[in-house]
Amino acid sequence: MPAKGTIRKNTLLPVAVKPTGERDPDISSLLIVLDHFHPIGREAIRFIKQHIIACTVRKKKFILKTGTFCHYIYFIKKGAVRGFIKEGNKDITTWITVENEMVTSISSLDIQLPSIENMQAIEDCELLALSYTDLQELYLRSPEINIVVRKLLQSYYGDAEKRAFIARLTKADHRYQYFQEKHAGLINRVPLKYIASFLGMTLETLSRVRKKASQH
Amino acid sequence: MPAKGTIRKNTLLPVAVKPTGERDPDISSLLIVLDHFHPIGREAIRFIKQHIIACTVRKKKFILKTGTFCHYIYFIKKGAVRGFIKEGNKDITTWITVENEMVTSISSLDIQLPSIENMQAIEDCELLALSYTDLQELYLRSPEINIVVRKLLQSYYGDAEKRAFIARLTKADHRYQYFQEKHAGLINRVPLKYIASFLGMTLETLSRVRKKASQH
DNA sequence: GAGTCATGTTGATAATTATCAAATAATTCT
DNA sequence: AGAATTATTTGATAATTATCAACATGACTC
Repeated sequence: MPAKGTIRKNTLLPVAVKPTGERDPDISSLLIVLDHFHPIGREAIRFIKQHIIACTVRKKKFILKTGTFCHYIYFIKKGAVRGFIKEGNKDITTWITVENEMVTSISSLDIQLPSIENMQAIEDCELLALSYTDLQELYLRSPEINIVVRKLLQSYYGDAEKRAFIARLTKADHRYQYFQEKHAGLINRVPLKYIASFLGMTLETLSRVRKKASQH
Repeated sequence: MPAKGTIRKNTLLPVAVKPTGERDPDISSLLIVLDHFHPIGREAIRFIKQHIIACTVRKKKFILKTGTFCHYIYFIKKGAVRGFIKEGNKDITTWITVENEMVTSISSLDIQLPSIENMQAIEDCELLALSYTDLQELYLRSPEINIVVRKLLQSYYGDAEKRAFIARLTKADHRYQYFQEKHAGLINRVPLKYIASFLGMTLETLSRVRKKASQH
């Protein structure tokens, strides 16, 4: 147990996000994804390798809570994460993200604002975390990272638009049908309660919609 | 009338988007907005002045249609624009944007993909259009533009997230209340049918929700 | 391996919202 | 100004979905 006054490393990581302590974590999947958006230089790769922190989070644990600050951008190496906001006594799941994608609180990226949303692991996860401080440094050292992130944001903006669209479909069965088409991989993986919440309907309604869809 | 074979300038602009022909349009409002995200160099400003096209669009005319390609990024100097997708015989309005903001089809920005959404003027508008070709050139000449656009996208991504959230509120009156808080300026400006569509409810439901809200 | 907890299904009923129809009000056009 | 659109409101009814309750199922714990 650390003595009083001991400084914990990576102190800005939420308690549920546990650094593995690996010195040289495997970041190949991250590099493949980034490179797909825009080529990255050796210098940037070296910097990322040096500063990225491999972590694990257990299922159901929080990666970010409403009202707190997000200090990291995370790459999901393995597992699944959801974002949600509390509305009264129920959750509104705004996104569900799986391996090989990035998650963070956009509102925290440049100007540090407290997050309005929660981020929760919905499976045991392996994450790679890069602090915003290191990211800012990286922008300065390797300006091509601005291009990478610009393209990444373009892509994520498109995803957010799709989420905004699907939620505006007025009928529950249309929303589920659209979800089936666009997120086939999630259907037999993510608990239905999260999918129901993502689709703006109750678990019961989703259950009935699914039954009807399977019968026909 | 142009003779057969005459080449129309700015030929990629949709027909409803009419260049004014101004040689030196006032782009001060655009520069203020860009600068608010990140300082821009003199060279970039000169380039923008030289290549930007001042245009007008009449109310109800289309700036982009589903399935076509978007070749420009537009800054709204004056007026209001909405984005919407056809779903069966009804529109789903996914965003409403007014002066001093940018609009484009994000999916077209780098890789040219046909747009899934329509963009329509909901008031007579004055626009400033920069072609993607010129924007690509600008990225190369003035790399700080990558930073500007990155920050701009961060901000717009945050907006898209909010739109995805509001649409998931299960009750119509909650959605309207939230809209009132966040988009007060639009309520006495934009026709209710677009607001209803944006809020994922019928015009009649919105009318009743408004009545109830005003009574209490 | 029994018990507990989380997940998912089904049914009955109530609340919400969409649809259809008609009437007003406001705006645009000529 | 008057006609023609367009926008908004209101009412009656039908369709959809939420809520509450009970039950089934599977996973995880001790």
